[in-house]
Amino acid sequence: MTRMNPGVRRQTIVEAAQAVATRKGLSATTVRDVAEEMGTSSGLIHHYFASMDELLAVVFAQVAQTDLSATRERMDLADSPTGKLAAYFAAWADPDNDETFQFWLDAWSEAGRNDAVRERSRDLNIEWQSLLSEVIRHGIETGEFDDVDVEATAWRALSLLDGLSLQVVAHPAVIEREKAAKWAASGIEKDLGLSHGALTEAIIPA
Amino acid sequence: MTRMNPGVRRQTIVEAAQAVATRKGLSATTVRDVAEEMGTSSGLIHHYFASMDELLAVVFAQVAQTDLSATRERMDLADSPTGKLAAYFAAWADPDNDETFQFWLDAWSEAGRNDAVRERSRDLNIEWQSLLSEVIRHGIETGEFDDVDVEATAWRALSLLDGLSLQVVAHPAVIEREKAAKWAASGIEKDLGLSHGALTEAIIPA
DNA sequence: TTCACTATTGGACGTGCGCGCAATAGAGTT
DNA sequence: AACTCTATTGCGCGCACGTCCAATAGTGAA
Repeated sequence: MTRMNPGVRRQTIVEAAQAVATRKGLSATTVRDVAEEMGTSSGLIHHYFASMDELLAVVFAQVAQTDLSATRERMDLADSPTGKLAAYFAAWADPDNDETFQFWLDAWSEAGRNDAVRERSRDLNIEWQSLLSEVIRHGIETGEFDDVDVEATAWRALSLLDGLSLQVVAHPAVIEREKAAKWAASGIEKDLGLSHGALTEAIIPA
Repeated sequence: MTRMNPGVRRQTIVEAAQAVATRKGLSATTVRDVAEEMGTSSGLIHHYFASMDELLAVVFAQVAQTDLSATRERMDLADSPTGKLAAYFAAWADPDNDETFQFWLDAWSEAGRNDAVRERSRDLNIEWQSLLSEVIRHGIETGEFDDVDVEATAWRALSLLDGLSLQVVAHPAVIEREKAAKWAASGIEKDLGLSHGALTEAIIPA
């Protein structure tokens, strides 16, 4: 196959692995799968990654980090806490996230047995919760939100969204996507003392 | 090894497989693992189960069904909707459930790629949600709960509990168990218009 | 054009997997 | 005590896995 410079090839491998893992699951992704996806030999992969575990860890980290960064950027476009929260919510509700969420399901399952995955998953979850905590704290300061328990409310919102995504992604057609979004919005609005629709009307274009 | 009658041996195999799967995860459980756990030869397993997939499906079904039945029984001990909901909540909060919940994490991860697992997981999730729907509907009739959207509130409660369990089980020490329980109770009480503490004070002994 | 460097190849190696099967042994019946 | 039935054994088969390594081939510098 065409010879590439190391940086490009490394990223090519990660992307090929991501594509395979999206189809088959992280733990079921093999060296030979990734090589075939790239159209190269399998030996090449170990020229860039010491082990398959290392490659899969990089794939998960990159997928999750990309998602988190994208959400941060959408939130930055809004000024008010309500607007930022609506941006967070809109990013969550985006159907494009289903593939990413499958990675989360895989990670949570693996976390019980794989130390590296557990730490990465845990740290990223905490970052997501912090994102919510900050905006909630800010909203309380401006008076847009009720004076709620910040930590509790942030974990509740994150857990509610995770739990609903789980149903939508793992069991398609059990809950229609629009209903899940509506129910999530109502719950979070109520928890923060926002008026009905506050979270879905203050939409920031993607 | 000692010769057993078929019914007993079959159940022995399922229990051994469950023990292994609890340690290593459903998808990482092998024929040889289960045989070693029982102290028998590996060939024996295929005398009772046509394939390893079939055995693992039975294990998951049994674990999940046992959990659901136990919760139903605890709820039946209470009379009022609030009492039943408190029983449901207490069953959820029981630390013994952590092992079972790991099976759920495995199942949700597998559901995306394995049709049999997805269907079983989906059906059981719907049963859990129905359990909540019934008690909420009943509570609205008696006037104990606000006149909420039953379907929405039941899915929100289930998702909130799943999302919080996920953090407790997959990332130990990120959320203390007691806090998760407190936050879950507050959220559900608020959603149903119950007074603070209604869900945790009406405790039915296990 | 030559040369050094290294990206890439392709297959070998050992391991562990699900599964199948002929041989063995224990329990119940006659 | 002889016999039948089948629970149980223990190993072999083919396959897929991660890893490794000597051989090959492109590319940029001299």
